[in-house]
Amino acid sequence: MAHNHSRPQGAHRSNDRDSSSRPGSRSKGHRGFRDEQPSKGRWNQSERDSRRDGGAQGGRSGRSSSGRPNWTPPEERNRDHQRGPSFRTRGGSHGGRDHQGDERVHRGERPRGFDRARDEHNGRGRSGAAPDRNRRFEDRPRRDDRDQRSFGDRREQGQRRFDDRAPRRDDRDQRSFGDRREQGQRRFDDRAPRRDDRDQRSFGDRREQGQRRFDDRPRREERRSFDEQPRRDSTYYPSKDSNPFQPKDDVVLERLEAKATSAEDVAGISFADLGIGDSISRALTGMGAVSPFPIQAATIPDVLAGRDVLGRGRTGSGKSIAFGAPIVEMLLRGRSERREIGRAPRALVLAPTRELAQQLNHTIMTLGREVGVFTTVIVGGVKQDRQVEGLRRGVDVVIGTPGRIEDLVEQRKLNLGAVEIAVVDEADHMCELGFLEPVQRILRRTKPGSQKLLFSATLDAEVQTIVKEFLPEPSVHEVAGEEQSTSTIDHQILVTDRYDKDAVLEQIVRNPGRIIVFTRTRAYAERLAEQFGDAGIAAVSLHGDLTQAKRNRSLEKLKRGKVDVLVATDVAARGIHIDDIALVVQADPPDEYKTYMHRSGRTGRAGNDGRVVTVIAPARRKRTQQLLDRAEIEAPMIPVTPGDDLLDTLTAPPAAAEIAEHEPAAAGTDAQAQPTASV
DNA sequence: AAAAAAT
Repeated sequence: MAHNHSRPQGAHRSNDRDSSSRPGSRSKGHRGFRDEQPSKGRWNQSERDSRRDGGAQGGRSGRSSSGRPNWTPPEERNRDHQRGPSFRTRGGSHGGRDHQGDERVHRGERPRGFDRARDEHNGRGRSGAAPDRNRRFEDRPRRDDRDQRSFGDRREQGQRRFDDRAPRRDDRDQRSFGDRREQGQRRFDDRAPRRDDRDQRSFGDRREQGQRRFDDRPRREERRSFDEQPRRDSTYYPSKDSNPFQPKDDVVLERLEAKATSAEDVAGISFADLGIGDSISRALTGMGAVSPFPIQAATIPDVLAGRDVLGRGRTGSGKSIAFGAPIVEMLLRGRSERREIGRAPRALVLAPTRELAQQLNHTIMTLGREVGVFTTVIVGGVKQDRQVEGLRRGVDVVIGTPGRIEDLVEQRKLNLGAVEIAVVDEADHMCELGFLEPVQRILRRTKPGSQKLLFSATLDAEVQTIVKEFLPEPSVHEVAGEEQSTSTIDHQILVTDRYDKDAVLEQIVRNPGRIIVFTRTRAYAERLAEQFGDAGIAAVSLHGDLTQAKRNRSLEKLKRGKVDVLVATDVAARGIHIDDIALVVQADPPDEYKTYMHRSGRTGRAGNDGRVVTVIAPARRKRTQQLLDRAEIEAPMIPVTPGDDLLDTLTAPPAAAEIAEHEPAAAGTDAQAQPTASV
């Protein structure tokens, strides 16, 4: 209701005065501009509701009032899965990171059985010639079909996944890593700096560029020597090509070669089948995870087997449970009789933001308490006393952010020496400059030889530094068919003059429904939230300049429906789950396509439609198109000016015609892709 | 530019 105040326009703003005194601000679209027409007043709740009902979707059901709409743990809502994957998958050839979406599950493309997974690990780089992979760039057909495909093509071809590159054979279950490599499959350490030209490169190309081939030597040795190779880090700024405005970081890195598991592979499987005990299974059911999602079915057995695991799945594909449940199970199995006071934690989970750490703690705590496995959050921004007290009493799992964890370790208040399983969530992000070193130092404090798990929706070669040091023989998993084409998220790029931007944004957030607005800077987030508030739209901000208490409060207000608009920096881009976000607005376009994907992933969850609009200036069109290409997202560029009707219907359900057109296809896809969509 | 410790 906060947002319902409807105030007569213009009555409250000090700049009304300004607008009258300064011609410049009278133009339509100016922030201070106040249209005379009374009709453009704010929608009040009933107006919104009626308008929306007319639209079909029926209101923001679920959310508001109750405070806790059908909450399901963040990433675990199934439905998200449904949507699919992105197209991205660039057929393999791209490096993809792809992902995009983090959240969805994918469709059923042909997955490879997840049991094959195990076999795969056992494989070892073997030597032997590799026919195809030796091809040189010049030799290969300039562009094979895959390079030329457009999104549409891809779709028609039934989504190509990276593994399509290899001959699909029935015996694929027997392939070992080595086999795959020979077929030109990429491994994460094969990564080469890839940029927009990635679609044109083949594996062979890469190798010719000095990348070593894995079959030249045993795998471990290969890894070691690879270090000696000149290699670019993500932070390496290539001198050529770079448009000063082009973020150098936004390079598409190699996708990690992984075993893909699809929904159909896991049909009929239960958590118990995967090795999760009854108590934990019941807890999972209680949180809405009735049966395992693909990423869970794929990684849980390996985690329970003590293997190091790399897991990639869209947000909402169930990654937190994919590592949370087996961690609890493992701790339970290896637990000593008594839970000693002050016992050192045996599991550690690292996350990039405090909010995400808290969310993960909520999930793991819920699973753990059923069986007496205790967790605690160790994050900055709050007094350490309570955290230290918790540690003193003894916990089994520590979940937190790097800074405070390291701080407590140095104070000798936290001993990581007994950590047997360490998880790095949003791993690719945690391997970026600024995060990497603390993460490395922390992991080095864990028990030697301890198990390591890396998860992210955009897991890519950026994690190689960590992998090389801490995950000797990892098993790599991903969910099949997470192509962008199957996403239920609608993307639009709104092109507007810079001077009209704030007015456009204000008009956008007047739409009914929960909206998250992303900005590049804290100051802009703050300013926009204030502007919206001045305009009578209840909005809160979330960024690093706020106290942790305020951050928590803002997030809570949005979750509980106290406000419908959250203006945040990228602190909220990853991992955070909030039900029913109708629209994600990018007030500033992201510099990296991965950021685009993570921000977008805040909506379109749980099988709902979602929309993402990115506001850009005309001059940014080209760069934005490049970013979309990297993400393999198709989005129309629409010129807009304040007052355009389009801006008033961004959270409205799709037009009837559109629904009719999409319904059948969507249903088919879902059925196939989501056997687990139960929940 | 943002995030991540606290003082």
